[in-house]
Amino acid sequence: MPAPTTFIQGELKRTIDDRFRVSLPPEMAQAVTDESGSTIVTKERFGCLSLWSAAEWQARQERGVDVIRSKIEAGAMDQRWGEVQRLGRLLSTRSKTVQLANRSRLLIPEGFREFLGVPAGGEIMLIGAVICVELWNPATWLEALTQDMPEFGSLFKELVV
Amino acid sequence: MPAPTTFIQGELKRTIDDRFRVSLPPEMAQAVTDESGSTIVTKERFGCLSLWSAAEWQARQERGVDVIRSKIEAGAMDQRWGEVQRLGRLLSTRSKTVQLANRSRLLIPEGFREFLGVPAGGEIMLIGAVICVELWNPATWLEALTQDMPEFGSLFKELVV
DNA sequence: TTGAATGTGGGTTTTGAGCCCAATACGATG
DNA sequence: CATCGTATTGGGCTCAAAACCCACATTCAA
Repeated sequence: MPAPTTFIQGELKRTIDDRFRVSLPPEMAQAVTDESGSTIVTKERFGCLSLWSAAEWQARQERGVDVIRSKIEAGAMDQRWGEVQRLGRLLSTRSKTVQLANRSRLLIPEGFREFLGVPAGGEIMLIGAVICVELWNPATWLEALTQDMPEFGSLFKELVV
Repeated sequence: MPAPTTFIQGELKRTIDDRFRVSLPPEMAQAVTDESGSTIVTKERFGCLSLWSAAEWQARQERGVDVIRSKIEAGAMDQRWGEVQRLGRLLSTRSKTVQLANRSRLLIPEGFREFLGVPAGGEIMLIGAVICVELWNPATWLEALTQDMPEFGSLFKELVV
């Protein structure tokens, strides 16, 4: 997998327009778009979506998917179709490939809107999470913050040291 | 068995028309149709039907049947004729061969409609589950998701490793 | 044979995504 | 302080696809 090209950072508020479009600041847009112009949207947890450069994401995920594909071809899955089916189902809901209009505006796809839980015209938080960009429902963001913030110190130490 | 030609993916909402027809997006339709134009519909669990390329389905099923046949021949089933018979019954009610109109429109067969539990004019979720396409009653889908999603990580690991 | 119910094949309408452009806000710079 | 460039937002237009609707064919039963 190619190492992330940039360290995505920043926190800002944006509004979703009536057509469920969000404009991303140029740095973020650029960071989550690959050469072919594709971006991956994934459901993270209720109230939070994340954006990834398609190339990077696929590198990560396709490695796994390729393994499964070759196992299927080799017949190694014959006893486990049910599980393959179940995993496939989850893969399908979890992520979707999109293109940003004008290389900067995201249309939140059907199915991800309810998950984010922000109505048309509502506000969201845009968070740079180093390796991806996250879209948060402001209420969920606040919760997560108050809950995670106390751990910041120890987490920082843990990852740095 | 022929390996699946494509990795069926995607999640979308569709409505059933007043005659219990659903139009499938081209990729999905193509993926569940074999050269002779046949598709298999199966009852998966209440609130869920699935679609398979007929050729693949039959290949898979025959393999299972072969196992049973050889067990029968070996005398391993002598005490279990009742069960074999019951299995046979289930196999025949469980699935049905259909043709998609215009290579894309599915008529949900009589007997499968109640099983899906969506009325004419209602909505369904179409899910790509890698090796098949599933039709879900939206309510059931939501339940299944909230239940299965947490297992995603471990399931993924299990199948990939 | 006829009529109702069901399947089938178009047509039309409507919705929404993609694309583009205009108006505004904002910031930087001379 | 004026001006220019860039970012953001809103809206209009177009096209494709989904939903809806109707007309015809087929089947089955009375």
